[in-house]
Amino acid sequence: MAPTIDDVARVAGVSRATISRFLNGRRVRERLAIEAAIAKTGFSPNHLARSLKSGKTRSIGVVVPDVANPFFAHAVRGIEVSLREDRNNIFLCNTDESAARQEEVLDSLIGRVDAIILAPATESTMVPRALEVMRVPVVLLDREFADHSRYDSVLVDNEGGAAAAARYLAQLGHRRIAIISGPLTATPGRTRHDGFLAGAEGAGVGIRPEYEYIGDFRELSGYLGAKTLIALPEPPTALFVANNLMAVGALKALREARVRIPDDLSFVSFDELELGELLEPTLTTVTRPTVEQGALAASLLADRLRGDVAAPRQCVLETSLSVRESCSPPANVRA
Amino acid sequence: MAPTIDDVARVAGVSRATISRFLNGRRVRERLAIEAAIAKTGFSPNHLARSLKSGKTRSIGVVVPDVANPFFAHAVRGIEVSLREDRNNIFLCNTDESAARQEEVLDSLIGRVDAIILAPATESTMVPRALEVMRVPVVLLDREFADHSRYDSVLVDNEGGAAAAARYLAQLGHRRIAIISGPLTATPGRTRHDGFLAGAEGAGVGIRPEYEYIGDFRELSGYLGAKTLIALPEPPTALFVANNLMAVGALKALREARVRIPDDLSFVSFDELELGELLEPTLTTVTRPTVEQGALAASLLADRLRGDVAAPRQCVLETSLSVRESCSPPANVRA
DNA sequence: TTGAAAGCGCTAACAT
DNA sequence: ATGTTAGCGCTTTCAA
Repeated sequence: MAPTIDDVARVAGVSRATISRFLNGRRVRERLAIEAAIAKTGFSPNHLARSLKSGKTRSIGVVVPDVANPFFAHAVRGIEVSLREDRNNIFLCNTDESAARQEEVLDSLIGRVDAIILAPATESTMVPRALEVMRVPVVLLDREFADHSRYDSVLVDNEGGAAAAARYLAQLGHRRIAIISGPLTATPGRTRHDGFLAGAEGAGVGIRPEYEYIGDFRELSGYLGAKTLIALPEPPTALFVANNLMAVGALKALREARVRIPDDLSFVSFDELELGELLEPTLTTVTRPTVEQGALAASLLADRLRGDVAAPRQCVLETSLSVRESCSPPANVRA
Repeated sequence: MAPTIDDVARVAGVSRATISRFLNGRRVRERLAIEAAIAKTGFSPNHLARSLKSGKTRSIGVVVPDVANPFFAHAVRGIEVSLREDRNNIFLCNTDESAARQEEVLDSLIGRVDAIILAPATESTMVPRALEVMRVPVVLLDREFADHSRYDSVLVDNEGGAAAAARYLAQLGHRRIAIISGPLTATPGRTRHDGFLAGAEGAGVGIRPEYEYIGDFRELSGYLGAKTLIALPEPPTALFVANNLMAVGALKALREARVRIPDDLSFVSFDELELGELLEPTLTTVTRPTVEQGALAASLLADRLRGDVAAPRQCVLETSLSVRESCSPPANVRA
């Protein structure tokens, strides 16, 4: 159907091997004839056959929970820029924060990629079977498996960032501090939760159990969490939301309930919102280098692809608290 | 290296063909032995070899200018949901609004996918070579080629939506109306531009040339466009921005310049902003069914995959003007 | 139902 | 520099 290397060989009057050499950039005598034959036949090499033979696909898989999340969008951008130099192409796959979906996606990547950058949906001990089967380099992005010794990873200091947020709220005088956490089964969910509680504790403020709401990093759960928390008999005076998407949901709930920020409730969240600077008030957030985090993951991967066989490396990037307008002392302290 | 079908055959004590049949769901006698052999060897079929032989990849390529754009993020979600039923997996690729990048991406997809959903970076007459070479079904999403007769496409009524926005502004009394347009070389850029001008014209308002700014659908160009327009000796009293990302940029510029919306400037844009309802004022926008647009593209593709060979279909979905708070009569009319 | 054998399109020895 | 040949891992006739 589609022209093959043999068709080109026939037209050019040389052997198949010569065409192959030409295609792979080696010097050949009949270059012009071959170029003409390729143009005439409309030939284009079959990637599948090429990969099957060579064992290299020149592709890498990037598997994330949600490409539309600004953090992952930025990280993917960092990966692309960093990987483009090597003429590797990228297959981007969504898992929707679902371990089952992730399993399917990884299975579909078996044999089709030379390496994987993965932000696991959950921190389960069970490393996905596909990852074992593939035997390709893997770099974990932003999240790990419970057994975190096997692969390279690029994380951020979630504990530190969340703790800084907690201390900041405590220092403003808040005592009734709430948290909308991500799933404790995923690295950022667990570590931000633990870091926040530890930070509050260290500042002499305990987080009451009823002030902890566990979401799933998606917008709706932030909405529900905020609704729940502000409906409490004694509502919190400050709220920390563990990621950007849940922060959006929470903000919508607060808006609906006419809760004023920061007058009625101080608000801090982890990760920037895309439109954060356009909101009133501007949001105090824990931030981190997003594009760089992706680029670093790509660069670790590039090392592996070059055959680096050192022990797995774990990189942890700094986070920082960007203080803006969404926090103030609680009403009783202001009064 | 990795176990192959022959390894399984040896362990199970049957022929390679029997294993293949088993894998493809046919009845075989030694089923249990084969299952045991597969488990023991850790075998997983090689997709490459399978596809090379069968000519089917069970994958489809989705190529968009920017996965992080909320519109495309939604559309991709619609595609995924719609395609998941058929156990097709999706390779998502970014072109960064660049025709050159698009060419690379499409090349990399040759032979690796059974079909393509593409939102072309530009409306060029030159259909990318890779698309010809592949000979797979193609559905165009939201954008066409200049020669728009060849492929199925799912568009929206950009002219109508933009015209409605123009009429609305004119009816409010605006006479100095500006537009930040997308690239006129891409379908939505051109059609929204033309529709807006036609709509204004129809309402008896001409758009002065200096009130037209051509951007590239990305945030920075919206920022620059707004900066430029408000610096005019006689600045506009109303602004239409042709997509969501440029609207973000424009809003940032207006915020910086302390231009109040709608008091100093009425603001309408095309496509929702993810956080639109959290902004003050809420934004009047031209909207359309985003997830549905993706789902429809996927469904046209599914028809083709099933062997439907009818003439190319062009679907055009409705747009509508969601009037919210960002527009008011101009100051001179209010006074 | 099963096995033997051919071959998908390409690359990479090996020999010339 | 070029041609010959084997074979990557699988599916699919064709006979048995």
